Amino acid sequence: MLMRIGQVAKRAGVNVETIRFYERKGLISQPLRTSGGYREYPHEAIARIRFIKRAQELGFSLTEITELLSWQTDPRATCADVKQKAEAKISTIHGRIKDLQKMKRSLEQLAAACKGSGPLNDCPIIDCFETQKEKED
Amino acid sequence: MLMRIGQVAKRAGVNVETIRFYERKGLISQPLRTSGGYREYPHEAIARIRFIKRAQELGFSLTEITELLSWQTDPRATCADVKQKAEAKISTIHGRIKDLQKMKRSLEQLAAACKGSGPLNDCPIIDCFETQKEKED
DNA sequence: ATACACTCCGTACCATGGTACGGAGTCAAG
DNA sequence: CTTGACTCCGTACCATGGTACGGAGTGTAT
Repeated sequence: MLMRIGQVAKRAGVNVETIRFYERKGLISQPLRTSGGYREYPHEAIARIRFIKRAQELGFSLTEITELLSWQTDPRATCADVKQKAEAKISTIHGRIKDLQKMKRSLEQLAAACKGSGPLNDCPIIDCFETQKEKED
Repeated sequence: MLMRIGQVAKRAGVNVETIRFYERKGLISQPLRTSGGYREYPHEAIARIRFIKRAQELGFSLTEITELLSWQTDPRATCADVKQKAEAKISTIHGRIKDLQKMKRSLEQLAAACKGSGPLNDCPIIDCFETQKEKED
C-alpha cells in the first residue's frame, strides 16, 4: 500500500526531484520514513501531486496552490474563498490575453507593412523599434 | 554631447544597473571611457535602449533582441529576416493566447458551476483539482 | 556476498530580466 | 579641501519552477 518516492513520481508523472522540491516548498507534507530512512507515501500523495499539476495547468502558481491546498483540509475554508480565487485568476488571465493580443496586433501591422524583401534601410519593423519617443530631461 | 550612464538611464527610463546589465549581455556595446574611467555615451545609446524596450513590449526576449540589433547594422541582413522573425513571434504569441484562453474557459466553467457558498465538501473547483486521472503503472 | 537499483542529503545550477550591495575612486561646488 | 553626488567593479541576490550532481547508505535479487 505504501509507496516509495520513485513509484509515486512515476505514477504522478513527475520527477523524484520534483517531489522533494514540493516537499521543501511545503506543498506536500513530510511523509513518514522507513527504518532505513526512505520516505513512505500513502496513495493520496499521488492525488495531491495531481492536484498541484492540474491547478498549474489552470494558471495557478505554486504559492497560490499552497493556499488552495491548505483550504482543502481547513474546515473553515469555504467555496466562496475558492470561487473568489478562481475569479481573480480569470481576471489576471484575461489581462494577460489582452496584452498578448495587443502585441500580436502591433506585430501583425508591422509585418503587413513590411514587403519582406530588400535590405533593412526601410524595414517598417526595424523603423518602429528605432523610432524616437524621447522625453526631454 | 556625450553623456554619462546616469543621464542615459534617466533619459531612456531605465536603471543605471540595467544599462550595465545590457552591456554585460552584449545588447549595448562597450562605450568609450573618460580619463577617470567613466562610461561616455553618444546620444544614440538612448535610442538603442528604447529599441530594446520597444522590442520587449512586443514580446521579444533579450536573446532575440540581440539578434535584431545585430541585423540593424549588418548590411547583409534583409527585411525578410526581420519579417520572418516577426511572423514566428506572432505565431508564438498566438499559441500562448490559445493556451490562456483554454485556461480561462476551464476556470470560467468551474466558477460558474460553483455556487459560491458553504464549505468545500462539494466545491466543483476543488473537486476538479482532486479528480483522479491515474494511469495504472 | 556482491552487484545493481533505488534513495538519502545538501548544494549548485538552469533560464529570465533584472536589482542590490559595498568599498573605492572621480568630479564639481562651496 | 572637504562634502556630496556620481560612478566604478564584482558579486550576490530576487522570483519562478524546477533539474543535476555526487558520495553515501539501503534493499533486493541472484
